[in-house]
Amino acid sequence: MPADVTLRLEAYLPYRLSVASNRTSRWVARSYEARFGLSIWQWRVIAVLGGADRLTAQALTASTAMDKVTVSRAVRALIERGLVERKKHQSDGRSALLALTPAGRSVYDEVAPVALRHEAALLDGFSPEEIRQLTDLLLRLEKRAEELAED
Amino acid sequence: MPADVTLRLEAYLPYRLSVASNRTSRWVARSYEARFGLSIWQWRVIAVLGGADRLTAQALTASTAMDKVTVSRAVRALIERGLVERKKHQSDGRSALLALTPAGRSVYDEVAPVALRHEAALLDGFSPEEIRQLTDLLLRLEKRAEELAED
DNA sequence: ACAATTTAGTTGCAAATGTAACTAAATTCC
DNA sequence: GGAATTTAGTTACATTTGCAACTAAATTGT
Repeated sequence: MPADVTLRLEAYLPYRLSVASNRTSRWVARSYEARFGLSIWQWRVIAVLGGADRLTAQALTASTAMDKVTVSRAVRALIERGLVERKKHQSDGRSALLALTPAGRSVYDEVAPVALRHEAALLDGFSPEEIRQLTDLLLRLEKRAEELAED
Repeated sequence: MPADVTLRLEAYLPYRLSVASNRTSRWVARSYEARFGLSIWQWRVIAVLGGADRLTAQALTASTAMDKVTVSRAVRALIERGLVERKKHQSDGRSALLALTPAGRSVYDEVAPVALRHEAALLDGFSPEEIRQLTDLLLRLEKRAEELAED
């Protein structure tokens, strides 16, 4: 059976998705690394903590789509740099509450606009409707992939 | 400046893209690994070689969006498994021509339909028009990210 | 024609990653 | 109320990755 007639890598969706994602995250990652010395994961943690008050690591893993080991490592590095602080959680001795320190907050205030400019630069040339569609399609795809992975 | 008002990670496009891509490629990768013992990169090389006659590693890097080190490693593993063969390139002593062996061809014939089923499963629930849009939007995004990375 | 540069591909090494095993606290369920 | 299980988070280890340095062949420029 001539499978090569129907399978073309360049039109294969998981491939396109991977290329698009790798290119954009590499670009974005380099910028965070160069300007702020932050890895993508550290940046994600900061982004979420910046919009919340204090969260457990567990809550961070849920809202960053990172796994708990990755969160743990990112948080440790951020604590070492003095950008995040850890406070005892009084009702649960296993977990601690995490929050930005003032230094962390000021990094956040500096990084967030840069992040938004990145996004704007990337989406320059896309109409609002297209952006809406893209986001929607990606969300549906994520959900689908998650369902499929369960089996 | 209250950056937290405007930056929400869950609506941040590079993040959505990364989550969507990681979920789908993780799912797909596990399947290739489990069924055929192929990494994503090995599979890409096979996919491209399956649709071509014989290519240099250079041509492979161009059409798989992998870098030359990754291609080199994938090709080496495939040669060791007897799925790919390397022939002298008579006009250029630096590079060699790569092609699927019969064994490689038969793996290709087996994997390609699985890959297409994966894609179909993933895209179940998407209309043809949506699929077209998604592919188009991803391609534009890739191109944009590449341009931006150059500076 | 030959020195300098570019291109193809590989190798080595440091850093990042994923997985599994682990500790400790909380919860469940007799 | 106490054993068994689940949950939070960290650590250890093996694998993968990414980058820079390298070899060797081809190309360029003089």
